[in-house]
Amino acid sequence: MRTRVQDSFRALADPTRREILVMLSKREMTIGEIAAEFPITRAAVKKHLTMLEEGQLISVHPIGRERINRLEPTGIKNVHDWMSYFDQFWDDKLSSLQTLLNNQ
Amino acid sequence: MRTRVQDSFRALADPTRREILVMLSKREMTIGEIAAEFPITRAAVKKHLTMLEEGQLISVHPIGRERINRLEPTGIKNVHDWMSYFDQFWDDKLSSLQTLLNNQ
DNA sequence: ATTAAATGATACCAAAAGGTATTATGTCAA
DNA sequence: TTGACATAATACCTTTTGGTATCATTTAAT
Repeated sequence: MRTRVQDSFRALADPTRREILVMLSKREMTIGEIAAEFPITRAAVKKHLTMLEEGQLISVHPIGRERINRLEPTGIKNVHDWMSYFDQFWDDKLSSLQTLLNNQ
Repeated sequence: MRTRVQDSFRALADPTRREILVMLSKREMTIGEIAAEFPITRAAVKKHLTMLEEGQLISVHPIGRERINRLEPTGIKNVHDWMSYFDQFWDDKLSSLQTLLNNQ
């Protein structure tokens, strides 16, 4: 099954891709600029960017011969929404753990 | 690199595992009970549960010959914390999109 | 004490992921 | 127009992942 949520979760499951997202949160970058920051080839970075785009975590904007990669909030919201269901659990559980620790 | 955050993200990247988490949010279950809900073998489910445990998304509690699988908030919090950095972006961006739509 | 039940462990397989190298394509600049 | 530059596309390789089948181990029940 390949839903939008699935593509977003899959894209976030790789540390290099998460690092790229942090970089793009500071400024828009081309593939070449991103690749310069990693010890892997441009081709490998391109694959990561494709997955990030499929997960709606970035959008890509061709300008001339360059392609500007931009952070896109949709994918993060996908994941955020799915996870929000569990907020009640870790909220309750961790706060009661906190209470437990405070009382010792 | 295999950090705790990485293990949590990796565990969430599979749809079967996410479904298991939803099931465990309703009640604690043994491996056998979980496996009965999926068209895959117990061995496959066991592997999923191992990854969920590594990602700190569940905890496992042996009782007699059974193993009770319980939802564990730590892993979800790991992911939540990592993602909270991006809240500013999708918060701003989506709210300005909302504003844009409202003004049309 | 035996047997059945619940799980663990291992070896194996196909497909997906993450990577490389190489070749092709489009675009800017002299 | 002819290079040089930025990216695309393809073929290929290795490791991880998701799955199976099989056998071993522990525990409950008769």
